[in-house]
Amino acid sequence: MEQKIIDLLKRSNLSITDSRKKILESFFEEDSALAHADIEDHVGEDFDRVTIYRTLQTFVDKGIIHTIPTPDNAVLYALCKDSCSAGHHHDNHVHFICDNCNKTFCLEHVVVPAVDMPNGFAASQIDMVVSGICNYCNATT
Amino acid sequence: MEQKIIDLLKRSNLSITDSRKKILESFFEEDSALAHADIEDHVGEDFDRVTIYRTLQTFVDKGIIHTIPTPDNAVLYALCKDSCSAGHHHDNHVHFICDNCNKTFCLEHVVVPAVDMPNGFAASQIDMVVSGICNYCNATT
DNA sequence: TACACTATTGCAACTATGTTGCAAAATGTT
DNA sequence: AACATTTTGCAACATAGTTGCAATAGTGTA
Repeated sequence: MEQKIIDLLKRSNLSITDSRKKILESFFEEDSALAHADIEDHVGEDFDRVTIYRTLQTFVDKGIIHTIPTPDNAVLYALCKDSCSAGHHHDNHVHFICDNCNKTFCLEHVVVPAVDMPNGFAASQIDMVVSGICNYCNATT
Repeated sequence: MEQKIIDLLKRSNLSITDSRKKILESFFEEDSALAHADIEDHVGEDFDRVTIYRTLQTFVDKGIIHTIPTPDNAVLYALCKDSCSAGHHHDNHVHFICDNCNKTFCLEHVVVPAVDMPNGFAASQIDMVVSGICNYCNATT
């Protein structure tokens, strides 16, 4: 884990710092998307709010994580898969928010379907957020 | 216009107040979606920030307007069409954000396409936000 | 139209969220 | 180890949104 994180940081041309390691750790430990507050909870008192903001921004810039738009306008972050790199962001999968456990997941294998745009409109990016009940909640209730 | 607004308020079982009339007016005058700040600009100093927040919330509850999730997590509001009513919200159309003029539109006639969900996931609501260049900007540039 | 009842508004204070500048500390490089 | 460069923490600020409560305005009834 430690080594995986260090490698990822090196690959992204980022220096290895405690906060970056700890924050990345949060993402590897949770497979759902995280809000800024979740990360603050995870890293505890160890780092300043500002550091977390800046670190997340850095990760987004480097293509390590991506943001997820949610219907209630909370900012969520999730790990990008290998196909993402700085500048080139392949984020064409569907995001899923569970109404029961409130977790948000990247459905990596569900590609956003095409839509017919009206005349004159040119689409460059499509975000699709589905809400409902996730597989874990469906299995346990 | 005045009468149309009054009728709409009556139909929604809301009392007719100056702020509600003025705020609804903003929506009828702009055919794109509005942010809280846009509305504050439009109604000027006439009403308190808090009143605007509460009025928008009331309108959402009554199905007069709906919120639009945006990738940059700003809250936008737009008029609902007639098919929406309190509780029963038919908001299955695609939203479009223009990267050029930054306006957001409801593409009333573009229905959100179906997606195949992975096993175990049950979808109840789908939000689709497309960004690109709108018909007006494409025509003038 | 005047009255009473209810709903709405404005104010003040508060919480949460996010940003900026700058000095101190940690990192990477030689 | 020593230096140049990044990163961090602090303080202060900016914006967004919420809550309680008293004052005001709107609505139905006589």
